[in-house]
Amino acid sequence: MKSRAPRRPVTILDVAKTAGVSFKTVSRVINGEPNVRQHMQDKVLRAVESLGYRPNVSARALAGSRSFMLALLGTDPSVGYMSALQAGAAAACREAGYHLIIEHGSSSTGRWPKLTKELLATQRLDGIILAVPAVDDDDVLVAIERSGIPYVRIAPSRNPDRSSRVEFDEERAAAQMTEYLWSIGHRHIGFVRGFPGHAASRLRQAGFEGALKRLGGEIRRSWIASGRFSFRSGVTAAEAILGSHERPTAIFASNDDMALGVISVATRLNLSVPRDLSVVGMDDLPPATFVWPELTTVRQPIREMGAAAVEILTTGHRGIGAPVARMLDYEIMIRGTASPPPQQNALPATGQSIPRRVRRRQ
Amino acid sequence: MKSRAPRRPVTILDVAKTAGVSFKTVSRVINGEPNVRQHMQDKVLRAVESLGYRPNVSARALAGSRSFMLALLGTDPSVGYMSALQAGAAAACREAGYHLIIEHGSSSTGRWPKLTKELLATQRLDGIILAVPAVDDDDVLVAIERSGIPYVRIAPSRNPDRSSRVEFDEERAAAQMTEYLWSIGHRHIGFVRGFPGHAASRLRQAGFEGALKRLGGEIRRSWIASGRFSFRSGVTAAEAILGSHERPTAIFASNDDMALGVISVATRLNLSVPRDLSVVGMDDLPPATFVWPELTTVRQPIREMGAAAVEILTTGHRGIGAPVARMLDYEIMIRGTASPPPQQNALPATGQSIPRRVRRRQ
DNA sequence: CTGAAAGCGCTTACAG
DNA sequence: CTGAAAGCGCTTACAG
Repeated sequence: MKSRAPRRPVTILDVAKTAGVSFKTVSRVINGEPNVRQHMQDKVLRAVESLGYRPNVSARALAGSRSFMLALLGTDPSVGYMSALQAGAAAACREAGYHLIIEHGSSSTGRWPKLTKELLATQRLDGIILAVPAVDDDDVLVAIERSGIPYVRIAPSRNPDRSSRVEFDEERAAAQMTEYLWSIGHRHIGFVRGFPGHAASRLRQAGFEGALKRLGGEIRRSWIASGRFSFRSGVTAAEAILGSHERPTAIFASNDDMALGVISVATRLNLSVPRDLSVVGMDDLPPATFVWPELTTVRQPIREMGAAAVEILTTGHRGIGAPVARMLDYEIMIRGTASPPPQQNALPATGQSIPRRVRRRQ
Repeated sequence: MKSRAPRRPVTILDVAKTAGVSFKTVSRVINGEPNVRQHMQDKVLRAVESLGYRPNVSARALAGSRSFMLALLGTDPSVGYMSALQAGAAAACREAGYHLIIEHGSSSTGRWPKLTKELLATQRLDGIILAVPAVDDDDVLVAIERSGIPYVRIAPSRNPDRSSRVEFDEERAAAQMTEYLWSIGHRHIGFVRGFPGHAASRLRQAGFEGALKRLGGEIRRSWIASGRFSFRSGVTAAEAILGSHERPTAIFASNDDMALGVISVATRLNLSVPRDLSVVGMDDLPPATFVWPELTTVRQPIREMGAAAVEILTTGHRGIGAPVARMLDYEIMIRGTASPPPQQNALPATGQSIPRRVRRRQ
């Protein structure tokens, strides 16, 4: 930089001059419109690069039919969930030249339709990303559909094809965690259910029970307790499960917060984790490191889901047309809260080594 | 609404026609410029109200020198801190017709200057809000100052008058929490320090020690341990404090995450909280409810601080000119993890009632 | 396949 | 104290 004068930002006109084309051609290239010869496109791209051109979002929004503004609506089901979702979405937005408006909202589910309508009235949005609980609120869906704005649901409970969606295979992930516990010797495994009505709750339980059935294990009702994805509900659930005469050697809580509740009860009962009781969770959000040893859990691809939702809304047909579905990876995070059960009352330990990390790609 | 056709949004021209003034006058009123007669102003305001007019942000940004875009830079010092700060800032932004860009960033402190410069280069911002650790990074401050964009620091460590700032009285809050422990009978109180270098760490410790001195209590070095605001560091600190021959009857951890670490160690040592050991924290973020009974702590006005920062940047001189300082309220949240010590080895219980909540306004 | 014209909804100087 | 003109940086039809 030679001058210290406030640089005038480079505009489409500068790019056009440098590339030796009309500014309209530049606009076409920027917007990925068809009907531009390769030759011209190259020239434009080179000029964009050398000038460091970035289109002015305000001008595009004002002139065009797009606002380059996306909204994310939802509330934390687990501590840190929305933060992660948002981090992924925000990064993808910046990449694509979009801005993200965030509506963390209260958990009082009844307010979502009102909030959505207000947002729709005051902001011109190019797309909406829906997470729990808004994702399952029919009034919210209807309001958005009436507005005609494309939207993507994160892990919806019902009507999968009603809109584009992003999810991961909660059932297989839960099944695989169950298989892991089985593989290290557990035959008596308890389970803590999630928030009633959330798709995740149903799917995770189905994964757990399905795996146990396939493996020939026992599903004991007194070892399955209800929770609400909160620490406190994990406490209550653990008290129920560990209060029974016969207790399991492992408990699979269907999220991290509840797993921490289980561990807290175990500790209070003088059960050392994992020596006396293995405890595993699901999510791998910050609370997973709120215990020592750290929690063995399933890493849910939350950031990636946020990014994928943005991609659907900003590329190709931008969420218009046939719904798109994206299924993302998860990962079993083997850490410190699960180990072989105290008495090997099941299979003798095999020579089979336990991988440090079990990965699954799809 | 009579028609189902897509409503054309109401513009400044519509307001002008309805109010019977020129659109320029409307613009003046909207922007709070001087030199508009009360009479005209009323007419305009009435028209704005009845039409539900909302100025088009893109048009304002394009035509004017403002972008109506603010950025918030920082990383969680405690789980949920940035979420709360952001929630407060986002709400205030929406109120004021601004948008908020969030840069949660990694905690790897070295990346902040680069990130800031990139943001400055690609976005035209009207203001920047700095939280830890960016708030104490001199390279970040220099880069922003060079750009001329106004900024507000949240709880800065040094050079208070270098910029506008928002804070709360960490020292008095910590002192008051100490006084509370004293008031219910504790005379042997341990303390866990926060992240080295954060202003909050120093101030909270100063508050603790100052209060104890004023009350004539003993500050025992072996009961003061270092932490880093993380759960894990709380564990280590508690092991040091509770491992000593004589242990305190209460431990004041200078944030919630560390308080949880302390509680976890206490439980492992078969110390019931609060029966055998009282534990209190500071922040009142979501982890405060990750224990049962819930944590007695200081409610830091984090959301309010986010909102206050936005106000400084969007009203009056919009952060330009002499730095502004805002000092916000805190609140002592008396919950379940602190109770009188097991043996009243100090003052006899007085008839003095303990208020459910101690408030302090300033 | 490429370009010249009009306009998006405001604000910024500049007149009066 | 109030208004008419020009322009912000793009996209949208519309020509060729």
